[in-house]
This record gives sequence, C-alpha cells and structure tokens, in this order.
Amino acid sequence: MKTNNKLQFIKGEHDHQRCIAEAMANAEQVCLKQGQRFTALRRRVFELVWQQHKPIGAYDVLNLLQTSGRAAPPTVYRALDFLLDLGLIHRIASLNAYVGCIHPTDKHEGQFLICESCKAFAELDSTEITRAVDQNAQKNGFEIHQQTIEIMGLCPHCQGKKETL
Amino acid sequence: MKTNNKLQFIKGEHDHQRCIAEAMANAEQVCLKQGQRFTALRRRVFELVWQQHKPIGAYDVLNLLQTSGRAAPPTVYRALDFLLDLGLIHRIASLNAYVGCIHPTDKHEGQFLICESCKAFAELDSTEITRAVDQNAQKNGFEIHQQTIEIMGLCPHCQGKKETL
DNA sequence: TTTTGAAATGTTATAATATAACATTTACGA
DNA sequence: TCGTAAATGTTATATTATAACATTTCAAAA
Repeated sequence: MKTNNKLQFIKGEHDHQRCIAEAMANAEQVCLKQGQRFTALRRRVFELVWQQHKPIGAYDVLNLLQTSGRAAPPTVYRALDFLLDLGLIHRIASLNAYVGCIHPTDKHEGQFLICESCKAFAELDSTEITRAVDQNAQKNGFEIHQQTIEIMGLCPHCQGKKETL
Repeated sequence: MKTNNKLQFIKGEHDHQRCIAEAMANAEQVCLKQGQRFTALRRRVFELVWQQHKPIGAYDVLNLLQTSGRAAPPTVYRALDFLLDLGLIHRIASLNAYVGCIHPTDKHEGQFLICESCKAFAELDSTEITRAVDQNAQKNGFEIHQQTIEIMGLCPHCQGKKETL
C-alpha cells in the first residue's frame, strides 16, 4: 500500500487530483481490511474533506453535499464519524473541523501545525512529542487513551506576508 | 505572590475553600497589575470555575449563576473571555469546557492530562513537551502562536476501579 | 433466487454551544 | 457632578451536534 507524500503546508503546486485519488485508493484498502463498507456517501464525504487540504467544518461538508441532492446533518456526521473511527480523517477540536489523514495505514492520533492565515496544515507524527507526552503522563501515573495536539500559528509561506494581513 | 500548590488529580482531601481563596487573591493581583477590573460578576464566574476542580461548560456556569438571579449566555461568555485573556482560566477545546489555571502568574497556555472517568485534570507546563513541539515547529518553519494540548485517559485513582465502570 | 435481518441512510426535531446587535447601567477621571 | 468608556443586560439568532424513529439497501442464509 502506497502512502501519500508528506502533506506539509502543501500549496497549489502539487497534483491535487492524483493526491486525492491515492488517498481514496488507500481508504478503500483500509475499509476492506476492516471489513467495513466504503459506500458512495462515505466516499463522497471523504473526497470532500480531502479536496480542501485544510480543515473543513461539518456544515461546510453538508453544503457541498447539498449541491448534488438533499442531505441533513446526521448524514454528514455519521459519515464523518465512520471515517474518524477508521482513522481516515482527523477532527481538529479547536476548530470544530475535519482534515484528511495522511498516515492512514494505521489508526492513530495526529499532531497538527495549522496556519491561522491560510489554514494549511501539517500532520506530524513526532516521536519527540510522543515521548515527551508519554514521559509526563507516566510521571503522573496517567494512562493515555487519546490525545489532542493542535498548534496554531503561521506557516512559512504566510510569515512573509504577515504585515499585509 | 503565593501560587497554588500543584493541582494534579486533586481529590477531596485538600482544603478546597483555602485553595479557591488563594486563587481568588492571586487573580485579584493579576487584574490589578493589568489594570483590569475584577468585577463582582467576573469574580463569581472565576469562583464557579475554580470550585469544580474539573472542566465546566459555559452553560453549566450559566445555570449556577442563575441560581442567584438572572443571567444570559453573553454574560457568561464575556466573563469567561475576560478570564481567558488574562490567563486566569483555560479552555479545553476537546470538551468545550473551562478550567481554573494553576500557574496564573504569567499568561501561558497549558498542557492537560484529563481523566475521562472522574474528570480530574492535571495542568502541566512541561519543558520537554514544549521543547519537542518547538523543535518540530522550527523544523517545519512554523511560527507558533497558540497551542492546544489535551491528553485524555485515566488518572491513577480511576485506573484501579477500571473494571467497575 | 428469494427472504430476511442488520447496516446504512433518510427525515424531523431539538439539544448544546456560541455570538451579533443594540440598550442600559456602572463607575472612574476630568 | 458630569461625561464617557467600560461593563453588563437583553433579545435574537448563528453554529455545531445528536436523538429518535422511518425507510432503504445489500449481503448472507435458506
């Protein structure tokens, strides 16, 4: 299974269609392995989330869905929950938004750098951060189940044009 | 200015009234230094958040406020925003909830261990985590403005009674 | 191949969280 | 004490999310 290239502060210059197609093929495999059905609806929602390359809200997904037919909130939330469960997308709690996952081969939780200006994001999987968190948890006798690590700021590209904002 | 004791997975055994009183006195000083007014309302909301020793939602604060008079959502949100701005409380994005800050002397952002069972929390200020995050940001040319680090799991106390949950 | 039952989706209503916009009150500084 | 800016009150509404139940779909058993 081929994984996608590093998705870090991606700009327009990459082959978006191919990028999405790869993610889709990969998601397909994950569903297959898990014995889950990658239905048309789930496929469509997954695609919509990936198309952005930035965090997208559930109701934004809903609006996009509605451009081709009816849909109600539960429809979207159920599809998002399904994709979250399989680790195919992540939820950004501080934004109430969702992003495509770039390490979809195993279920995991991401660490994110998110640009406040252009909303581009990088998904990290840093052993240093993980180790530091684990150490602190251990020191406190804490058993980790789930982590939310979301760092907001400016991506390299947007730092240059800071003064024009 | 005396700071509160480490607030880590505190149980019932500590002197709650004194704990709150110290936090209050400290908040007083912070407001004074910043030239901000620590009004009756802000004082009350601060107290309500501290009283829990666990994350509390805005509408829970509202309900508590309403036990002694009228109040509407904006009243609560404004008070919470004020306290957030001064770093006297923190927002837990993954819970849509608020906690008292235990390092209130300087504005900062916390790192939290939060027990899914009893909701007790520990506020870390780990140099290891901070360093690891900074390193990764730097590696990506990212300029950090704000961080959300919320680790969910089981506190030492609740690990023992896991099977009874 | 038909049945059938569980999974998925549709539908309606509503809950939970948060803010906009404007009116009124408060309290400090001139 | 008066004028003004800050704080609070008030009403309405936006945004995010889920509950509850009806209908459809689809794969596996008969």
